[in-house]
Amino acid sequence: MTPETISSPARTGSDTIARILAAAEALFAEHGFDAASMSAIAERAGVSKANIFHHFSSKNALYRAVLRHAIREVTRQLKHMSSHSGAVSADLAQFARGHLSSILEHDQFARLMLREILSDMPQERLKIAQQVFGENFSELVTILRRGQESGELRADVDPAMVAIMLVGADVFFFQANKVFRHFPEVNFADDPALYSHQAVDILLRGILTPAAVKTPTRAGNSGTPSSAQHKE
Amino acid sequence: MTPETISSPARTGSDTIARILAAAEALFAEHGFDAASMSAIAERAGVSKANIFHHFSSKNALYRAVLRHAIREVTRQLKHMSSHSGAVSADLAQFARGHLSSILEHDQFARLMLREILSDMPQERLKIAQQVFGENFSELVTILRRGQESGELRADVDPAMVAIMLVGADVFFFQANKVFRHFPEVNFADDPALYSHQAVDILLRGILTPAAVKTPTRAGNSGTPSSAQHKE
DNA sequence: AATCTGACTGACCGATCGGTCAGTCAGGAA
DNA sequence: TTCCTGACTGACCGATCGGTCAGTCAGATT
Repeated sequence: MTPETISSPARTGSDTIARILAAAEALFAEHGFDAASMSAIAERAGVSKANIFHHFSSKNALYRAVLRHAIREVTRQLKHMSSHSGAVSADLAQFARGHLSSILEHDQFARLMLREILSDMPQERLKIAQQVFGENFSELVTILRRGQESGELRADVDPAMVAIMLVGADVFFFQANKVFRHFPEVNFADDPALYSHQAVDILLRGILTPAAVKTPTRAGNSGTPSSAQHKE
Repeated sequence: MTPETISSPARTGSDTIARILAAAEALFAEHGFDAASMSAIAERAGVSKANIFHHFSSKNALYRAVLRHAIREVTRQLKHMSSHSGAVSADLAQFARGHLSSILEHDQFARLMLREILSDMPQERLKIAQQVFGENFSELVTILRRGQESGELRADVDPAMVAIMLVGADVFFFQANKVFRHFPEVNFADDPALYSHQAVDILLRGILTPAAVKTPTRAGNSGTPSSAQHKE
């Protein structure tokens, strides 16, 4: 019994490992790594706690396996929905819709990743987060760069900045929904399609009235001369 | 002058509570509620574990006290920086800058709130989150509504939607910074002032080239089959 | 002086934590 | 049949968890 990297392919008809992974993903996402106990995972998976340690060498190994498994599922689906038509505005809208619905569909995985980010990741997991996040990000930046080259988009905006704002809007919708959904001003809490449509519309056209749009004020702070430097 | 002045000032026990709260806030923010042990908090605060239970009836009570204390500090500072000048675009820029630097300054509290949101809050804490978040949100919506009434802003955009995007951009900058800071496309990771300035600029003017901006197509599909031609 | 009060502590509690171990059991190979 | 392998389990381990308790001590009150 060598307790070292026991992860054999599920040759037998037993779906034990899959059930363990599913239970662990759910509990890790719901309560976090520390608060999710191996006993609770075992009970939810319908196996004994010792059985989990038979398939996974430690709680950390189980957690890593959960991350790996979830990432494989997400990236597999991600390949499906990347098809750039031609008009950048259309691609952008399609990306926003797909990205947000992908987050909402894999809400357990999304919560897992957000919990990761809030903790001090041991660099090994930081790479995982950067990989998952970076795939969406690079694709989005590519779309935006293409729009700039074709002249459809302003050349004086940072594509990375726009990408962050769009991805951030989706992530924020997901994680803060239950906070702002009861605000009287909010009417899009139950309509992610409406949300992403409005987000793209604002990003594309801005919120100023067309007549009031001026030429770019380059890198100048309009008004307040206070430096507003923040320490550390 | 005399070295005993350091250890002696514990006359009134009130200093102890402050040290406990500070240690608890730091550890709760860093590791989460469950992973932060009372022993660790006691050690960091320089008191015995039993002493914490003398001042706080339970771990949950301590956590609630930490939230209450942090909220009081944040809201106290929030009152300082609300001064609407006149131009909506200037107010928006000022708000974005102040909001982001406020998050970065109280990063422990921000992490605490984000952890809260990711868990199933017991409604009592949900109200706290809604209160803290709602104060910024309402102020921002007010600014935007005023801009619409004055005609400076488009009337066909949802002020709540814009507010969510701006707040979400700030929150996302805070929480995802260490993930996207190593992306080659990103150059604003260390410059929150640049970030908020660019965010407001994009929200105000959009990313389309001014020539390509059309009149608002109400509720219609934005999939422009035309354009994409090289113009300038 | 005697008394009281409250901040404070070391030792301790039962429960639960992650993890181990000896062993049971089914099925494939010999 | 016998043997072996690997999935699987109940019982158990030391460590740590949140929380308790008897008691010490300083300072204010009487």
